[in-house]
Amino acid sequence: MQSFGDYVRACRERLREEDPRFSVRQVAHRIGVEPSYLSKVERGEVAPPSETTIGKLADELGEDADVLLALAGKVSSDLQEVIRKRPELFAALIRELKRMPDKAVVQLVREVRDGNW
Amino acid sequence: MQSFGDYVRACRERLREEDPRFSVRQVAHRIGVEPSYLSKVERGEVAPPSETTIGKLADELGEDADVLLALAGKVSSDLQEVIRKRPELFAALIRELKRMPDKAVVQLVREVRDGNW
DNA sequence: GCTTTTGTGTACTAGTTAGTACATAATACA
DNA sequence: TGTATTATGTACTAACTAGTACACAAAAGC
Repeated sequence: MQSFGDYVRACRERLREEDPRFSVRQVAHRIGVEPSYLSKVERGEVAPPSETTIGKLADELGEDADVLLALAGKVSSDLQEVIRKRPELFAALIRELKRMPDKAVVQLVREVRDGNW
Repeated sequence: MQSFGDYVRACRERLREEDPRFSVRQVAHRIGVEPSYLSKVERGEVAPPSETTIGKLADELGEDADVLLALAGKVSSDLQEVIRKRPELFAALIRELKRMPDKAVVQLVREVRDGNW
């Protein structure tokens, strides 16, 4: 599967085709990190950044922060908070979701979103 | 809400009423940590242990590891893996779940478990 | 052609995590 | 009553996280 770094680099390069302000250096400067660090992150030389930095990066690139966080193997603290509030319930939900086939999860999400479950 | 430490201590003390082998010392020894460390964990003097140690503790106390992990403010790497595989879908599901009232979540979990959604 | 901007290599680090090691005082038990 | 076991206080730490700081060679732009 696509790594965090590859995904970020692809997004940034795509934006750069229309706007030269999306260089490693300038994006790094806008999100508040060193250019060499962002370069290493994009090439997967170091682990993905902190949740805070991923948030700024998502914002800057116009991407969904939850998607970037997931690619980084993290779960947003928002979600962690939701889970932490009802441990047993989520333990049950998680166990079911782990067993469910892909198609079932897709359908579940859709139905929850549409409110017809 | 009940903290991780309080919960663990309550579980352990309950077991201890019927079996003196559930002292801080002996439990600590069986899960492979120092007694002083487990003591501090139970009293909330230090942050909850690593996922690995929480797993052993759950096992030892006959508790659900996902519940203990949730109380520790963590999400199991199992769940993280599930989420990482379908980032956008889970982003959507999470956003809905954040808005749902308690009763709705309870019902959703039950219906998912029973397979009638 | 030269100045500016670029991406990346190398070297370093403050703060955090997840504990250990040992001492000591209270408690249980035989 | 003495010995064993207990919980906890104090002091320390290896490894990891999430970066910084700066130098340098290549490429772009005017």
